[in-house]
Amino acid sequence: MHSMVNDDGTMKAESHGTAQAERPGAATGKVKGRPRGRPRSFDRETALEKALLAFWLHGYEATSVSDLTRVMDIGAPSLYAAFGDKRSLFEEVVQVYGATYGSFIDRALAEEPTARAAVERVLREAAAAYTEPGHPHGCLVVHAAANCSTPEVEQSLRDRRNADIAAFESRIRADVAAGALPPVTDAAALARHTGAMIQGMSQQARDGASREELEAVAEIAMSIWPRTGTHTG
Amino acid sequence: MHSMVNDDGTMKAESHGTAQAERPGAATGKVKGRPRGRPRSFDRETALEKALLAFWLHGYEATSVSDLTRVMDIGAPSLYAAFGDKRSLFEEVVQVYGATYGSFIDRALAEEPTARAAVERVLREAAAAYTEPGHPHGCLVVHAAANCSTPEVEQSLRDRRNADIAAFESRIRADVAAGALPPVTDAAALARHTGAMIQGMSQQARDGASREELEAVAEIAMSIWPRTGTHTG
DNA sequence: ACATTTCTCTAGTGCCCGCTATAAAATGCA
DNA sequence: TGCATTTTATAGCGGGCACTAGAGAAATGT
Repeated sequence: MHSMVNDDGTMKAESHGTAQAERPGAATGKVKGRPRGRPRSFDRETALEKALLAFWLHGYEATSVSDLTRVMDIGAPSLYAAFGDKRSLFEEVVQVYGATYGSFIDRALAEEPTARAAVERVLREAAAAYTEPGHPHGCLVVHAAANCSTPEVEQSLRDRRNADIAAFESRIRADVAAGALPPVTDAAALARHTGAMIQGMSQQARDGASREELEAVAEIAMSIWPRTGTHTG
Repeated sequence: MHSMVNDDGTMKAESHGTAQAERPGAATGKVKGRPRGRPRSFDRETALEKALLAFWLHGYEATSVSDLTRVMDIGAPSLYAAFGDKRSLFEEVVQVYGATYGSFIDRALAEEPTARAAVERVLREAAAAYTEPGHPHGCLVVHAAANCSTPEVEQSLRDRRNADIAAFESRIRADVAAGALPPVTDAAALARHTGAMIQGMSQQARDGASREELEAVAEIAMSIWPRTGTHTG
């Protein structure tokens, strides 16, 4: 019972492709032609984006499968065939979110020359991203699994939040080592302060704060950093 | 149907006393002796505190009535008779929370001589309160109605959060008017920054930050304020 | 043509949700 | 001892939840 191997010894397909490599006949060697059976009647990426917006707006728990099938405009069996269960769909949504709406953090850390510049850019871009029209306000990773009765889901987003703070900390440590920040700098506390600012700004965005208001908050928050270079007071 | 008046013309009791004045025979003039019928078999305040802890830990939506009756150790009909419905119980819980665990904000604003001292005390006490053993971490008002599918409940806590920020702002404005802060001070932004810090620290507490870590964050956050008095930096 | 594969549609499954009807139990008052 | 009043425990209401069985529909292969 319940095996992954069929009666004839072949493997079961596990069709719902986990995000990328949407079934180009990988194992068989075939690459070109259409799959085999009846083609899907909806665009998977489009449906995924609709699911993303629903989860972003209402959170994991409060978004029912019935809500999802309505906004994705597909039937429940199609959803389960294409994405697995609700939790798998959410995990895929989080992955897509991190690679698109949430990518500004990694990008700033990678591209800016100093930790301070990276954090300044992160806070400024957060103010814009969290209040952008056309999608829900705030950060999905911060809010979508709050008060979740599935502990694994809540923990998975918690891990993402703490990973961002760890990334801030290591970036700050690098600057301290390079002499761009004073040796007495408390990198962990500075990183956690940055994380708290981002999460607080996200909550503020959900509570109605405008982009300009969040930018003012970000500017105030940046005044904790040691002064370097020019400045207009 | 569904009237507040019984067949004999008398009024229905609507017994579940809304928080205070637990039925001392108000209308009849009687004050001393026991009510009339079968006495309640549980302590209302104790049960309310248990409900508070459950809502604090899991949030409004994820705490089911079945959860509540279990932790309060009463049957569902007793819960409904004593507290109304789930939403009324939650509102009463929020009120109790604000008068106890959450009262440190109002107290600091009322007792400290300056806005800066008040905010400093608020942040320091938040670091302690949000990580205190014996109850869930973080702030109930910040988290318990996140992703709530009952908009009124979500809005009611949002209003409380924004009211706190408004209180910060007016306290800061008072200091500006009194000359304790520079005239160019952006009171709204400073207040919102404080709100974001509190909410961010609350999220950090939920994500596992310790009291010491939050105190370090609070200390960093306080460095945005114009320097007054002595300082060892 | 015909079997094979895969997706879609209908219509559910069992479970838990918030909530309540009912009657028994426990009190005060006559 | 009744009788009125209130709370209790039992048991269940309709409804929404995540999820799926089964049959038909639409593409492929040979």
